[in-house]
Amino acid sequence: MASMTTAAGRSLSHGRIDKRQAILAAAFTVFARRGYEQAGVQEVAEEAGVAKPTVYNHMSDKETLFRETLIETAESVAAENLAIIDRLRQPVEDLPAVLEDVAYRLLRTCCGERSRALRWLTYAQVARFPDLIEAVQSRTTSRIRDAFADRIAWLTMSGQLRPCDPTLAAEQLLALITGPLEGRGRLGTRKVTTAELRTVSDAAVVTFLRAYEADRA
Amino acid sequence: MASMTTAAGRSLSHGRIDKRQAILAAAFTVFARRGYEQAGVQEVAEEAGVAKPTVYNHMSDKETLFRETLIETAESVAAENLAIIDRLRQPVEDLPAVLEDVAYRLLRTCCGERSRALRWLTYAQVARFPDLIEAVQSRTTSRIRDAFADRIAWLTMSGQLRPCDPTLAAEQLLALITGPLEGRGRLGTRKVTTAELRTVSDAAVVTFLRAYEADRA
Amino acid sequence: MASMTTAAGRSLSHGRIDKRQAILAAAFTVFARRGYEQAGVQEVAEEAGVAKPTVYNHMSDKETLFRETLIETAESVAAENLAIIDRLRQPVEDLPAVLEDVAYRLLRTCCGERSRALRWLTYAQVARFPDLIEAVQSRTTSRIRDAFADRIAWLTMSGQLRPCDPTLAAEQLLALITGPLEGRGRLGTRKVTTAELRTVSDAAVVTFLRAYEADRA
Amino acid sequence: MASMTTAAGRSLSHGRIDKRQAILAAAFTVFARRGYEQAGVQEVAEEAGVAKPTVYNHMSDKETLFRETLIETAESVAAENLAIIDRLRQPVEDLPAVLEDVAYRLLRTCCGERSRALRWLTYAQVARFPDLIEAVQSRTTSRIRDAFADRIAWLTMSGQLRPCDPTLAAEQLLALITGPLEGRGRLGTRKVTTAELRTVSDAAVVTFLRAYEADRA
DNA sequence: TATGAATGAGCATTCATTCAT
DNA sequence: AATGAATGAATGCTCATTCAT
Repeated sequence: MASMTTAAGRSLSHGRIDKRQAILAAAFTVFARRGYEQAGVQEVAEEAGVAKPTVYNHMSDKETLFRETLIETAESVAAENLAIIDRLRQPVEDLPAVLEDVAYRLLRTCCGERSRALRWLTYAQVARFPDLIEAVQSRTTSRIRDAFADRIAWLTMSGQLRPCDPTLAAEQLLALITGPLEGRGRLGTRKVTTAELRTVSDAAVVTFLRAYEADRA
Repeated sequence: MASMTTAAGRSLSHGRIDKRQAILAAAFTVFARRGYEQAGVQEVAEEAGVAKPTVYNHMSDKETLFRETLIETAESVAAENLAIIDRLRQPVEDLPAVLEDVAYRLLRTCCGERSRALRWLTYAQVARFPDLIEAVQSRTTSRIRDAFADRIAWLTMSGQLRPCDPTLAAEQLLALITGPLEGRGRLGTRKVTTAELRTVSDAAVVTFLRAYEADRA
Repeated sequence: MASMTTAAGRSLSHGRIDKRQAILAAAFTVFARRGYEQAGVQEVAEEAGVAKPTVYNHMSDKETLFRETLIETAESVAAENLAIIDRLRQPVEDLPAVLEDVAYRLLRTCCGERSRALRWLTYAQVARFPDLIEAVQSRTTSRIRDAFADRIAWLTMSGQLRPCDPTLAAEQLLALITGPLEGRGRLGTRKVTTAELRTVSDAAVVTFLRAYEADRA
Repeated sequence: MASMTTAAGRSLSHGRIDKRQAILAAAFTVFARRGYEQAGVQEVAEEAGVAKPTVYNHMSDKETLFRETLIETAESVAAENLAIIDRLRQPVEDLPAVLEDVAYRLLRTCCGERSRALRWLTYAQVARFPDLIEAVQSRTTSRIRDAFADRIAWLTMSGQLRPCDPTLAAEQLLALITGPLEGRGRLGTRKVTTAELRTVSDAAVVTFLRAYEADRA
């Protein structure tokens, strides 16, 4: 046990895990670079600094490698997004301001490398692995939507938002935030400026609040 | 359905074109079934009822075949959508009702086979053919958004909508219409009921109008 | 008959022959450029300014096309060479001088485009068309060797050369003339200067005469 | 024949090399049988008793496979020829007899399977791989010629041959030896008898010596 | 007769996957 | 556990050759 605290000890006792992580990380890099079919197990192995059969020792299949990679990335991306939404758990004074902040940071995350790669890698394999969509979405979009719905429900109960179906409202808010950029960013093909992000996220919040804010009358 | 030529005339003078169309149609079917990489030119040929080299006689490359197929589908899908939006050119009495109708039909089209396949086929090849995104979006999303923006501008001028940035408003309307289904339909992996379509499209219009309708005061 | 004398008449009545010649010429050009396997019937057709099936109308096969082309070229190259050797039919005063002239001109011809192409095209297909070697050599090398042997026999009878086997002598003379350049010219890969040609042909004649000239004693 | 390692040692430490050699040998066999274009990598693999990808693991390309095969064969053929010429390094008593022996054995080697195949395979690809001619000739013809030239220079210095340009003399000797058979053997298409070989090589030496032997006066 | 279009057969090359070490 | 080497299967593409006009 004592030996597990030394650096050497870590790499010895956690060697497998470390190597597994290295392989998953390398896999995501390569898949994101080339796409599923175009990515070679060879290239993944090289990126991870191991030999090809080693990859197979850890992951039985190229398919399994892909699945695990996507799931893991999905978890990590979701965590990032949920952390942002969690801001709404604190008591909210200035709702528009807080929402705009949340929306902006959410949007920025969704446009990040990992999020985008995760999305198109998943979409790209509808035909081959249709269930992956569900596996990934249930870990990301759905969870984020539900988190939002929870916050919206609270805000409704506290009288800051008008009564509504929280899930649908959450879906619409997310759509307002991320939708307009889908077209503008062309999946990362075109650089989107920070100003553009701000414009879109602000507008999303404005529209959302106009539709959902409780009457102040 | 369109029969501008006699049967003989078609097969005589448009024989090439017919075969080209047959190949493009077959290609779309196969690409939609398997994805770009997984689709074999062989299979496309069989689907089109011709021999493999015939495909190469019409399209120099598998890549070219893919591009042409996507472009053509994009045009046709866009036309369908634009026709729906064109409904708004006529004088509008009951704006909510008309919008709901337009939104519903748009949504149904966007969830159709062709639209969905077109979208994911395009997305799936960002890495390989980054320019295809632009080529397809400029023919579809952008055009549809602009058409909507035009209608919105007119509705604003006629006092039915409040002053706004028509393009942004159009983007938001489209997002409200199509966004929520992205998650629910899982890119066609799950069947979406007509009722669900109606719910989503109606909700989209409600939210949009709350945010954008001119004050009736 | 009268119409056959006009230009139009020729191209009308000899149209087939003209076209056949054009095809054969084009074929030789293309074969010489690419080699048998690499040459496409398409390319031959283009070079001849006709459509592919037209080539097949005149020559049943790619193989036939090749054979005819080579045979025809062989005839024409042989004629050129034989004409040079014919110089030795006239009474010879200064044997060394005349031989050197013949040798030089022979060598220059053998290094020409057509000769070289003919040789390597033939050699290159030993495996596929072994009989072509015989067909071509009997029209070229053998005939040239025999012509030389005839002259040598005459020169022997006139006392200018010592008694010998004329055929073997002819073979050796040809070897002395063309052999050394085989290595130097690398089949046309390297340019050979006129001076080099002269050196080699002169040396060939010197050696030949030293070995075969009748003793002047 | 060369057994510098134990059988076990060979298969253990030189396993790769063995397989590489097997592939090269098989490649030469197949190329010699079919020619470059007609030879299939498949067939090479079968001949070598390995799978197709194994061939590609050792040689990146069909082209590379061809080049390496030719180069290796060139080296081996050259070695054979040089060993024969080396006989002339020993003090020579009866020059004609020794030369006739060398000439005969040289001629026999040059008419052998490997030599002939090497030559025509090289020639056959002038158009595609022009540099191969130089690569092969510099390893074979040039080296043999130079070796001969060296011997001739020594024989001149020892007074057995008359002063001359040794390189040109060597070229002529080689031409006299190999030239006449070029026509007779038709590149291996026709079987050449031992007697014919002897006739030609003897005649070559006679002619060469008549032209180059030092005057005994 | 000349041709545009269509086709069947073939081939190099790549890659996920598995042994033997 | 890790790897070098080997393999089976699959696919894009080309080309000689033939119909239908």
